[in-house]
Amino acid sequence: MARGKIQIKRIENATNRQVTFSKRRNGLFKKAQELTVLCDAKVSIIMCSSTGKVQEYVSSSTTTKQLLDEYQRRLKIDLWSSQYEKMQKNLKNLKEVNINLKKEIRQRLGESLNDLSLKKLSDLEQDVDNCLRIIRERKLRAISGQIVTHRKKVCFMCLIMLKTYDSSHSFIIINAKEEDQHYELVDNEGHYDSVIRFQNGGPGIFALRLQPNEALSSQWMSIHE
Amino acid sequence: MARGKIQIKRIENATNRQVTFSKRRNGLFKKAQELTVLCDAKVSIIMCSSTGKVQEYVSSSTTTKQLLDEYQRRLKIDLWSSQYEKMQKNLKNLKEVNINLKKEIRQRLGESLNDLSLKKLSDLEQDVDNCLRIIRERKLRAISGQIVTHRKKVCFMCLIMLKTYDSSHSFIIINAKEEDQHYELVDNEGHYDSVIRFQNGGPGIFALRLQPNEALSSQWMSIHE
DNA sequence: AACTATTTATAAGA
DNA sequence: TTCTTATAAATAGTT
Repeated sequence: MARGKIQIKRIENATNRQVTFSKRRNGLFKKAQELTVLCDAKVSIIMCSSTGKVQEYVSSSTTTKQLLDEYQRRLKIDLWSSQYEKMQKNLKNLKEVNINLKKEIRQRLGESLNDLSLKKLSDLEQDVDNCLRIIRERKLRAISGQIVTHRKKVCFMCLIMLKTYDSSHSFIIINAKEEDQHYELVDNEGHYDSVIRFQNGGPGIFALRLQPNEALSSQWMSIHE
Repeated sequence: MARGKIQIKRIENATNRQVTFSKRRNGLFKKAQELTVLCDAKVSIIMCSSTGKVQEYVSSSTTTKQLLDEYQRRLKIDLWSSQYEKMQKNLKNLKEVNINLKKEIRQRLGESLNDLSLKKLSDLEQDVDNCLRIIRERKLRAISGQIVTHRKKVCFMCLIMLKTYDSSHSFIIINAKEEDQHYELVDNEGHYDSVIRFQNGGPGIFALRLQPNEALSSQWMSIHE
């Protein structure tokens, strides 16, 4: 527009283009500013140059966000509704996953078993059973405070040898099979003291105390007790 | 700028202001267009006049939304995050809950137990043990094909009475305490046949078969077998 | 909306 | 990048 007319087409010389961009950007912003003041208008200009730089102008009476909000409000459009929808979809998915996870937990808590097939029930049982062993093994390790390097399960029920039955004392004296490496831990109603004693106390002599009246008891105890 | 210089301040005459707005808006859009072509840039102009009308220009190579998205991306800002804050919070919460649920499941699978205290480990054990009982009970019901209306746990270990020890047959013959309503199911290594027989076969006479050599066995069997 | 005198923007050069 | 300046373009006030 000076020192010669130019064609409005891409400036091939990169330096020239950059210089022109800079000059005209300033001109545009100045014009926008004048328009803002003269006409009491609100203007937002956002531009990305070919080099990727971002420049913006916004009338001093407002902000880019405010103006864009007003723009969308007045035109009754929502440029980001799709984003919003995506988010909602995401939310919905997460909720579903959540419900399924909770269901799985409930099933592992023994609830909501009604809709399981016998096969699934069996699988779940195996699974939970296995888990219980792992937890107990871990607990044993925690209790004994030592790292047991090989798998060691203590089985009271299955690997005992009946030694003596002393009815007068209501004791069954049993002897854990010491030489067997494959111990199995059977449900002991949470009374692990005896287990500890077994591990520490050596030769695995235990007694089942029978109640005087009923000759019945669920309590295992060490013979050393 | 022609026929006399003007002060850059609000034009008080409404008509004048509107005319100037119109002229300068066109000028601004033309400049934006020239900038777009000459400098290979992307420009978005949004303006709201004082009368509330909305006008916009956007370079033909893009859209207002695209350019605004790029603008936010490049400046690493999110103008509308506050709008979706609740949703994002929700999303974040759900994700956290999900992670915790998954962790709980892993722990119930016997994984990720390292960070649990002994107390928590014990609680978890109790919990999983209880669950196993419930599942097994449910499985029993499913197998027998009948709905057991009251809670019924069968305890072999804890409520047995030693009747006879027949060493020649390697059998311990035991008698389940029939009158006791509170049965307890002890880990039976998955051999439920005997349990079923117990339920069907009546008077709860069982035997622990001892292996000939070792006088040891993990297998419970009905005396009717 | 068109005209045009004048101001403003800016292309090319330094 | 900034300054200069001749010239193109924009536009204020008028019609």
